[in-house]
Amino acid sequence: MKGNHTTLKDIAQQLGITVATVSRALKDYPDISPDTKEAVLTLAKELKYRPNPIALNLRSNRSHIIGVIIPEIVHYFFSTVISGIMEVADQAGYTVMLCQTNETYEREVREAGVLLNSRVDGLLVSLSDNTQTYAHLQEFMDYDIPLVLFDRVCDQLNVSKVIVDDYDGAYKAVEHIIQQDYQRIALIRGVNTTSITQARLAGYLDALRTYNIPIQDEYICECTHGLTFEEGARLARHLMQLPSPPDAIFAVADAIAIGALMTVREMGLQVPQDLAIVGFSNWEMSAVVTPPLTSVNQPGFEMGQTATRILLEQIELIQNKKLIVPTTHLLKTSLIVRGSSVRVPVHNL
Amino acid sequence: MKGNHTTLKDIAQQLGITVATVSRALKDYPDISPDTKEAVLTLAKELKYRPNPIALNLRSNRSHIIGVIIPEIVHYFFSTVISGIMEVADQAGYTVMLCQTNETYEREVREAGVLLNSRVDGLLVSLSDNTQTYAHLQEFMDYDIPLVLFDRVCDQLNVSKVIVDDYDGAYKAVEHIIQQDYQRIALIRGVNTTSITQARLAGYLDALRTYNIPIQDEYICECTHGLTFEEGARLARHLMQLPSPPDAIFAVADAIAIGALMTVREMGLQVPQDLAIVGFSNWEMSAVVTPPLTSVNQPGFEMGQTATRILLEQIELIQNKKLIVPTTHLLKTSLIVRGSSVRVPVHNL
DNA sequence: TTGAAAGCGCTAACAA
DNA sequence: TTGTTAGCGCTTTCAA
Repeated sequence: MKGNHTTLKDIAQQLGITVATVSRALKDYPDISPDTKEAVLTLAKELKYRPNPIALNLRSNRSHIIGVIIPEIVHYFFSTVISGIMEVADQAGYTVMLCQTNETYEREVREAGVLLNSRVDGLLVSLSDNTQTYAHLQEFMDYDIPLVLFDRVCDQLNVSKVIVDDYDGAYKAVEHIIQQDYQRIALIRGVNTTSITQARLAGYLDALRTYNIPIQDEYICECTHGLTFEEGARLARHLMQLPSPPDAIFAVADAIAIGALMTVREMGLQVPQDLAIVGFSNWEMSAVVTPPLTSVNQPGFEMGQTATRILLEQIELIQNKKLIVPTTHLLKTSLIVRGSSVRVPVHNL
Repeated sequence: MKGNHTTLKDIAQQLGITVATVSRALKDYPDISPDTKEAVLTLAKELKYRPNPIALNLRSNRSHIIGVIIPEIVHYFFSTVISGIMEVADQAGYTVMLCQTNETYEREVREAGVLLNSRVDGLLVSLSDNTQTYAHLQEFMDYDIPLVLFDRVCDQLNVSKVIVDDYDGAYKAVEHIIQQDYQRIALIRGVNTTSITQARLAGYLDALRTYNIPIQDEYICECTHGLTFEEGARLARHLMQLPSPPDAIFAVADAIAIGALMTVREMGLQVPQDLAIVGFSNWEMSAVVTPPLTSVNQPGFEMGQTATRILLEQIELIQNKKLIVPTTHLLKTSLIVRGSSVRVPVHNL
């Protein structure tokens, strides 16, 4: 039961010197006598002195906390991101304060308030699905608190963003399908308006062009009712009933791919043999997998690391009264071939 | 670009009074004139005053941070636990500082050091697999920092613990199998020495006794080489080759159940029909599932909540110089019937 | 080479 | 009813 931590004062008193001297000795100041320095150092070690971060923070007017707002922790993708964030933050001596919104705007606003009260030095946010207005985040910018968006970003905020390179991922996925000797590759895409869909469509088209595969309009279908399981099923059925059905389906979302997979199986088709199905997903690797044993890997860990690095840089810039220039970082996806079975995440079944 | 937060001083200066008065007005002190109080309150609102938690913490010599050490974040069970921890911590005005050990003792020691330096007010720990010595945790107790172990606990530390009720879970699982009309229920268990295995064995035996089902020694096998996939496969094969093979297998770990599942399938048996297989797991629901559509649910979320509540209580006790009496909390498992397919977590295949 | 003093933002005992 | 003062642990000028 000793309870309390050693302070500079404790050391100073025992040595009959002032705290200022102790502080300097501990920090290797130039003009400090070797004797006192050594005395301080040894006593500090003996008493297990640890500088009190709270006092440091009070002086520097920093918290050394970075806030993180995500839709959900219990999610493979996000927990990967958290790992990445923590690794970088830890190394830089920062604490991570985690909040989850459960995918609601209200919680997002509330958690942002909590984080602002807690004086976070910076903020990492992946927006909730139904967030349409951004005053709660704008507020951080008003206080000169750096903000970086990742994965679920928006155009309305002029801040740095980290997202996966959708074009690149789609291109690689389709290229891989082609290299597995599938020729008639269909696309199930989202509605035109979203930039994600646009990029993935472009990747699909360019891959076909590169390999001189004719683009067939009837092979490109659009999900009119969201990127859902049901839409995947409906469009896969449609595709397979064409006079000349495709031998591969590339879906811009994992749910679609799973829906398509179920459907074609019901139709009595063997998936790696008769038909390839690849889904593109931000979320879990295992969700995207499908056809001839491949997956498009979205590196959540890397995303967390990158976003945090950018944020920490910006925190430094702000400290030095320098200007932040927002940028958008596109993370490349990597294609990983693995396993021998068709993998579908159990929670989606 | 205003940058700085409003302080009591700002308000005091603008109103021509002292910070002390402002502080009191804000805290609804008894003797404070209605006029000044209102003036302070309105100005505070106008300037968006938020008390600086760091200053508060410095005074109170508390950090309002609780440390959490877990083997892995990217894990369904632990991310659930984290959710539970954060919910309770948030509500109580605490920040959670998360560390992962990646299942190594060295990391665990290191992270404990980081947390001690950060002056956490309390610590929640789920031990890494190969942690055998506990000096790094004992140190917290020396500083009177409350410590609560959860899920992966040890006997050597005299602190509060939160674990699932293994006896109860095993009993319920076996009872469920019986209620599905399986009669010859085998057990694949761990070695005698671990308390977990003992409890699960007891649950199995008691369930059989309750329902007057004879206990047959040849139906009880022991994993001699760890609770692994391979052992599950080996023992399942052994069981099914008995003169009178079982019609159900209860395994004390998920990996065992999965190994058994694979094996009996290879042997041409249909799993829900010919044979039931249930695995007991601390980890993910989906891993335990198996036979006639059931799962033993281990409430990670609840475990996180419970552990945090206990910790916060102990932090209060310590503040008031009261004694902490360590207790062990057994969480009941609940049996959840759901879905219609055999579910196995994809990462384990 | 060291000490004294101020200050980071806030609270609380003591005075007035 | 309000002001003054001291102090939480630490750093950093300014003096000595």
